[in-house]
Amino acid sequence: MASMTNRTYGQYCGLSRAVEILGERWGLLIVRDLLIGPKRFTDLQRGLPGIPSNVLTSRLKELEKSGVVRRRVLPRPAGSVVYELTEYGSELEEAVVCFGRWGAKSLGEPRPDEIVTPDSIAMALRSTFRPEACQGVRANYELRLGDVVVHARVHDGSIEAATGRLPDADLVIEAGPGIRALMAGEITAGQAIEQGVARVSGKRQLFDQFAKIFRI
Amino acid sequence: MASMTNRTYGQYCGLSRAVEILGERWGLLIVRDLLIGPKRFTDLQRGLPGIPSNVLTSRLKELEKSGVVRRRVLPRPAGSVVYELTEYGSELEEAVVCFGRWGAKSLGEPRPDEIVTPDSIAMALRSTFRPEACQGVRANYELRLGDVVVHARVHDGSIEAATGRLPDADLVIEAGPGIRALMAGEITAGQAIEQGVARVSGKRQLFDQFAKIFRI
DNA sequence: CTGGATCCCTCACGATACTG
DNA sequence: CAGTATCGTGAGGGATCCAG
Repeated sequence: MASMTNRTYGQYCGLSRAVEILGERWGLLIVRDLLIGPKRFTDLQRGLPGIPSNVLTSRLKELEKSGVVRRRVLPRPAGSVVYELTEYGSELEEAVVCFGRWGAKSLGEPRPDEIVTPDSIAMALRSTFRPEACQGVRANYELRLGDVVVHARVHDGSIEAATGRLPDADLVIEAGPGIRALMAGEITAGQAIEQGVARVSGKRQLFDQFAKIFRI
Repeated sequence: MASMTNRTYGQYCGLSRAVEILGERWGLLIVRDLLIGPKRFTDLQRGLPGIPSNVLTSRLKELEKSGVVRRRVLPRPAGSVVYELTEYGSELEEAVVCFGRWGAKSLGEPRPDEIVTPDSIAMALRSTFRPEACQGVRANYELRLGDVVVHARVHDGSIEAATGRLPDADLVIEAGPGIRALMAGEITAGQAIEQGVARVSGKRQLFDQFAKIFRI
């Protein structure tokens, strides 16, 4: 193994290549946040609690060199710098969703110092989405967890999930981390409301739908 | 961020959990090899060129503690130790396949010191398999690349791919790394044979099928 | 304020040798 | 065969500083 210098695996294999590109620490989480939309350096930092700025800089440069991320200066008058996924980078969505779905199975309760970010929740909605559970369904949800607000537009087997409010939502759900128990099927929609895990406003029966559509 | 000691990400998020468990160096490649089947310590070493034995030991212990891998002593007279995936670990197949498929897109030509392992090729067949391209098809392939021999049983939209020979194969393909060009659609099945990229024996028209079924 | 650059320190990884 | 022991290096963590 002459030169294992640049962190390769010495194998002619697709998975090895993927891990060489995205296996460094924080790499996949950066991609997760960019899958939600383009972001500025500082916004990425906010979504990745504790990442050292030099590490974020390195990752972005590496991902740019690998063709996953593109650095772009917005036209005047904005003039600011944003990072966004290339076409190639966007093709990671399926893998990130798969991987996140697997990890969600053993999520359990939040650990003491753990935080919740808007992007991770939006991606969680994409991960847990079950197209087969909403054929012919059309529903717009706004989901609030603490001060994190995300939304999902469900439309006949497809979904768009993103951060922020949704003024024309059919149902607004206010909940805490306990919402996981609902999505894991450990409690029913009715119990979630009775136990104070969630409060809803809007078309109530869409909450039962929600529990069917988003499923760990 | 009080204690980021044990390599966590401080986020209540499925993807973060997955990366905490599998994001360490060599982790996913170990899982890839175990997805093909249970393996002994030394066999894992052989499939992971250059992995230090102490690192392999650490990974296996961590993965065992995470519930992904199980260490098992075979009953007498064998008495040897094997590592295998738990049910939970086996559920990683979809994610590994997705991830490997993404990485295969930018595989290019093999780098100088890169090797090919049986397990990685078997997993590559699972990654590139397109169920929609073989409805009603039944075919058994044996694929040889150098001294690496794997096989695939394709049966009406499903596949079993593993290492080793397949005595009742309908078609035996002998090829080099150039086979990637065929699977990437850069050349046709006919050209692959003309250019000496591949030699086949058996039912020739199944080779055209092969190029349709396994696709990067 | 944004978008980093620089420093120091620690620990995970890589290489090698050795053992029951 | 299936690991342990030891040691050197470099990537990552964390704080601070700086230009536009």
